[in-house]
Amino acid sequence: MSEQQTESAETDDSIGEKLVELAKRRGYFFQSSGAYGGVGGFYTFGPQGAALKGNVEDAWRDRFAVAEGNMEIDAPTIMPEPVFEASGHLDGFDDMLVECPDCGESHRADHIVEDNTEYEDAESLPIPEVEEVIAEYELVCPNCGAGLAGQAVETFNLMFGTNIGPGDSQPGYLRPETAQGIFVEFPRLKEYARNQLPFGVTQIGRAYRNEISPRRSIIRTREFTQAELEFFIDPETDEPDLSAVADVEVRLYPASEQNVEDGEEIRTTIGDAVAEGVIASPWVAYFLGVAKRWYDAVGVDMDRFRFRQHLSGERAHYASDCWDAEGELDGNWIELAGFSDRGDYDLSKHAAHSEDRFTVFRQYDEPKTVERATVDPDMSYLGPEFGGDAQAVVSELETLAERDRAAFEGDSVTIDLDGESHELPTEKTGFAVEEQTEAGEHIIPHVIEPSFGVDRLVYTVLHHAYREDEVDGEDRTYLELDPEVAPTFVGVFPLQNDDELEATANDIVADLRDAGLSVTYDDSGNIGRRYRRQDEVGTPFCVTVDYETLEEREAQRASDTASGDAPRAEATTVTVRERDTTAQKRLPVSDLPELMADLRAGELSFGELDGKNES
RNA sequence: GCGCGGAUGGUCUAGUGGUAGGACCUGAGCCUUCCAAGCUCAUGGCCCGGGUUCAAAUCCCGGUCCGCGCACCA
Repeated sequence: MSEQQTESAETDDSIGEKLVELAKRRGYFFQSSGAYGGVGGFYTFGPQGAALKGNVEDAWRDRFAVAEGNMEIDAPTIMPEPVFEASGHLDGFDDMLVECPDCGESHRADHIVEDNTEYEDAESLPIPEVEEVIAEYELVCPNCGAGLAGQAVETFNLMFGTNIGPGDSQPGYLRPETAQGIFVEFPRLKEYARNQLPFGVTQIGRAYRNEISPRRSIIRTREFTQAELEFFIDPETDEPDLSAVADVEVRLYPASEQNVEDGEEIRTTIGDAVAEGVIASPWVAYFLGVAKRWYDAVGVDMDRFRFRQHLSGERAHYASDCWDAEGELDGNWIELAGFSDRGDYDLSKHAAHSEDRFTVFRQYDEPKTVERATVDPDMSYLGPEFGGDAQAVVSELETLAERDRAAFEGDSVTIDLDGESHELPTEKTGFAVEEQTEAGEHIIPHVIEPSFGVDRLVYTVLHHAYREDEVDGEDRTYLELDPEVAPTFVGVFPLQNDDELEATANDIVADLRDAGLSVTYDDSGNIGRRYRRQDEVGTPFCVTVDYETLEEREAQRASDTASGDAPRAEATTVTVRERDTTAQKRLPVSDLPELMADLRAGELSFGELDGKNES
């Protein structure tokens, strides 16, 4: 996670400040446990925020799981220690820091020791010993030269630890990324994919990092939601369908440009970027293209969006290449997602540390015939002859057969066992050279990982949607949220306090809710106040029932009665107001559920509505 | 974890060693035929813990939290 400073942040009341205030007041998000003084780095999403976040997650699921044909899982947030020994998180989680008493700078104690003594793996030393070494060698602060002897060496645990079950016999950790929950289950997941590469597994869930200093409200917290896709490929044969995203235009900020002065972002297309080698991995490029379109659809401002390649020193321990999606907020670029080529790092690690197989069988186009030297030792001979060493002799024979067939040409074979030579008759080894057919081989898939930060995205969507304008000489604040993600979709109001208006409005509320829409009803104060209230939470549309609605209904009933038909109420209309323009149209009540559902799905825009203009 | 600056109703804020006022919001009522109008009433607050003092929201110390910088960021 990195936040880069670009131009100086806007000074007077940044949007961020105003947004945090609005978020608190209107129920988007606020600090948790406020009644107990609050706790750093934890936020609660309020009613609007939870709905918005849920909509964003649904949109992500639609795009990255459903539309891509990937499978979604939901793994535990706590996993036992060996998982993180394998993943490499445990090694790096225990940073030893020592602080200079003079200049206050913090340094990695293990690095200072390694740089200035003959110790090579200071990280594995216990803390008291590191402190002793610092005193013994009179090590000094690399920054100002002050002596560090006597300074306490402290550790930072970036993973939250806990104990599974009673006692402390089984330590566990809250996952620092959702990814491990997928990797650990790979042996079973590959079965569900019928052992066919490529396939992808997604997960939306919480991850935890005990950050030293959480910052900037919801941007950097200790508990956050990730939406991750682990896409497993055969690195030699699988290729993405780049044609689907070749024409997607992107702003790229490659490492090569970041490393030079006056380096510039490149505006190009995914197709060209791959062709010109700017993006090395076609798979990463594919997901960058998909992601760009998706970010645009959920409301990230594409003028404040780019992809930035990680510098080599910036990459995680597992990644061979990584691009971040970044959004600009008040002049700062913040990371919204990372797209890593993790290679076979994770699956290899879990294969080495666990009992399970993390490979997939790759069938050859045609079976290969290979000549293979094998042994089939006569154990009734080896047993009595070598006793407990018999098994070691067998494995020694096996490797020898593969390595050096000539060794079996004579009447006896010589093997090496713990530095001692032993001779045994060739006939007892069962040596043979056979032709075998191989249908394929077991390979460790490579992993392409698009990893999205959901909370940061929610914040960015809100930030980019923040608008201030003037309506009839009055200031107005509104959130120009995309209808697809807006937490409340439509507000329904009676124009005034009037029993009939209210009853009709309530009927409309019920109809719209039946259509699956998120509806709010409001009859307080005057109509303008209610519009502004909905503007501020970003509700795209408001429906107002007025006296014309009631008159139309009376007229309709009268004509129905006169013509002998059963009374109907279908010809009545209401005004529908659009948030962004405050424009109004009169639309038939009976059409509302369908029209509103289409507006929400993005299949229709307000401008296309065929209604009588009111404003 | 360090440094600097902060913390007063839901939100934004004024304020003094004698326990607090405003604006907006919210609720009730009146009024109101489409964009934060007006009138009446009401709810609601000094971050936490110590200390100094007759008296602390105010001064001091510690803590928590927030913002910024440093460091960290799998």
